[in-house]
Amino acid sequence: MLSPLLERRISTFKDLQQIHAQLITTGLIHHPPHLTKLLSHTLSNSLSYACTLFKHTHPQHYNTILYNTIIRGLVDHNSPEHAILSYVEMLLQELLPDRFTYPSLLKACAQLLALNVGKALHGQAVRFGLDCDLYIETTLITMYAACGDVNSAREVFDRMGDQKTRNLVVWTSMISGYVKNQSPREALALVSEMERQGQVPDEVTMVSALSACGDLKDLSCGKKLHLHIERSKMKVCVVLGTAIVDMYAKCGDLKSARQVFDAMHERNVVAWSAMISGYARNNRSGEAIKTFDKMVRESDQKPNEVTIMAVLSACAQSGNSTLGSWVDSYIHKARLSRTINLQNTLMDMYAKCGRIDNARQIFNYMPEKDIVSWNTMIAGLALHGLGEQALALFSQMQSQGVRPDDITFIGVLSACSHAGLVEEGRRLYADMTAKHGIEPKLEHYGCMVDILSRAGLLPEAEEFIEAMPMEPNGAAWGALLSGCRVHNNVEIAERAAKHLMRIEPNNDGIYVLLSNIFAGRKQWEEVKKVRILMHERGIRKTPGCSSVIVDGIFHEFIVGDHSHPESEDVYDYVIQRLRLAGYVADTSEVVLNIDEEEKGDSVSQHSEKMAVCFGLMKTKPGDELLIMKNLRMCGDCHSAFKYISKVFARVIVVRDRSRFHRFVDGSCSCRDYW
DNA sequence: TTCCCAGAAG
Repeated sequence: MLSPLLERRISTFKDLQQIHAQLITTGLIHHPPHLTKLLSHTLSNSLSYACTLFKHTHPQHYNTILYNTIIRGLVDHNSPEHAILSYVEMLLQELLPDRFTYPSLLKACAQLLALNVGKALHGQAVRFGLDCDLYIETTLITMYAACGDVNSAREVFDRMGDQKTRNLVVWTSMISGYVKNQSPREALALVSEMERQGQVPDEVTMVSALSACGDLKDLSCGKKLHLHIERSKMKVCVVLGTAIVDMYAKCGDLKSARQVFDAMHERNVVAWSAMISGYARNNRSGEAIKTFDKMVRESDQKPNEVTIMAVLSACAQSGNSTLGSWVDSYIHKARLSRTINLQNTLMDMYAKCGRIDNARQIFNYMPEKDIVSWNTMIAGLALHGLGEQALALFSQMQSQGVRPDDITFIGVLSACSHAGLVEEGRRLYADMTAKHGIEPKLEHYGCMVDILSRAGLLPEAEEFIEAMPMEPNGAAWGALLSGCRVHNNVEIAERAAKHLMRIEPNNDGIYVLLSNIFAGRKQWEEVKKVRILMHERGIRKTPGCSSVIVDGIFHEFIVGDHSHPESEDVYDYVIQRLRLAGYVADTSEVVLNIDEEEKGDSVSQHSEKMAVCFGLMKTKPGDELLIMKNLRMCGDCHSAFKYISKVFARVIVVRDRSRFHRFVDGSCSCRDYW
């Protein structure tokens, strides 16, 4: 019989202290079951108090059950190291572990990703004859899978089969193990297998199965599972609901994801984060930001690091530095810890929002940097055409003993390409394999083709593609085709376009580029052929779309957009001023009209021109303008922007599809090399 | 005592 003292409801720390004192005065504290019960009550309230209580227990009262209790408590309170240490202490006291000891210990190993400790514990469990315990076997599977050794997990699972002891939880552990180890196909195969063997998956199994469908982007499989969940009337708790939302989002079906999200009875921070990052991942930054706004305003859930990273990536995508800075200050206010990941994401956001100086500041002040920090900063500088700075950082990184990886080289090579550093690019490319032992991937080949093509070394670029050891992708041929546009090479362009049309038949950009190349040479018949081909294949040109931020608010302009009539008057005025300064419209890039209705496709109505005029009109003289464009800037707009920066004495920053242009006093940071 | 949801650089 336990003391009635311990049957009382304990709800405060004070209750615990009182009971502890009473157990001492009554001497019941020396009775191990009382002590154990008190310890487990204490653990659910305060870990440190429980540890104190444990330490002050007289050694003669220590027993296996007491140790099991403290070990389990430590694991539940995320102190796996202390749990393992307590176990060692237990062995030193010559107390033997039992079948309740190992599940907690194995869980601790899973948390620590300590495969070797886990293996040692497995060995001990075998020696103690405990390895055939269902709970221990289940946690062995979980531990091995968490530590990345899915084969050992499977061995444990398979051995259990011989004894016909696999229950639902065991199946689920193995399925989730596959999902955690990027083996979604094996996970789904095991779900089918368990059903064949007469086990019925439950809510927990479904969570892992949905996650596997998301990883595979297998919408039809995911839908089947969702239907099964509805038909079998499973209870859709937050976790299962979030798993469904996440599955739809990963499969790109944001509409279904949102429907499920809206129908959830309860939404925690994970559910919100899944919805927000789902939008962000699918390039729906506007909706990601709206959802974040709703979370902050309408829910009682506080954004955490994951939420913040998702919303920052949405800010980066849309160039929304206003919200980005707000989030930056939110991190301060909410006292979120500035982890390396979080700072890397902030840095990326600032770089992609045109605020490279802010990015650099974060980078410089980071107390600790990882490879991602260096890569992000190098890529950011590359994006801004600051090739020399990017290469300087690359040297600095190596002198600090940080080994570059394959992504670092994508950054430095793209820095060379944006800054026209051909020889440096060649040298880096050669060093990558020779000195750093990194085999070039598709992305690196793409960068090299880009470097050579932009520099006008088109035959060499073409040979480079032909010599690739793998099938070249669209990016490689696309870089060559863009180079052909800049350097007016029809022959190579036609070959590149042919390959591109095979690889990316629905990419409208190919047709537009090719047509521009023909137009540049006044080969109107060929332009017409491209137009017809495009029409036949049902491909429509993506409309140019630009936005300008005025007082923190986004204003969007689509090519030929007349929704801001006042900016048209300003437009005429601006062009007049530019003409006086010597600007002549360059119409060589006649963009093909798919049908005659699309009259908006003349250079004069390009979205970036309309956006800049709106910006000039709505901001104070001298204010810097930031313009974001979904496509690449055309030559005429580039030239017009140079004039505008001089005539109106404005700094204009443009983020186009591939990089930043900074126009100051009649010239551009890209030095007309883009 | 065992199983489950969100996550960065290209």
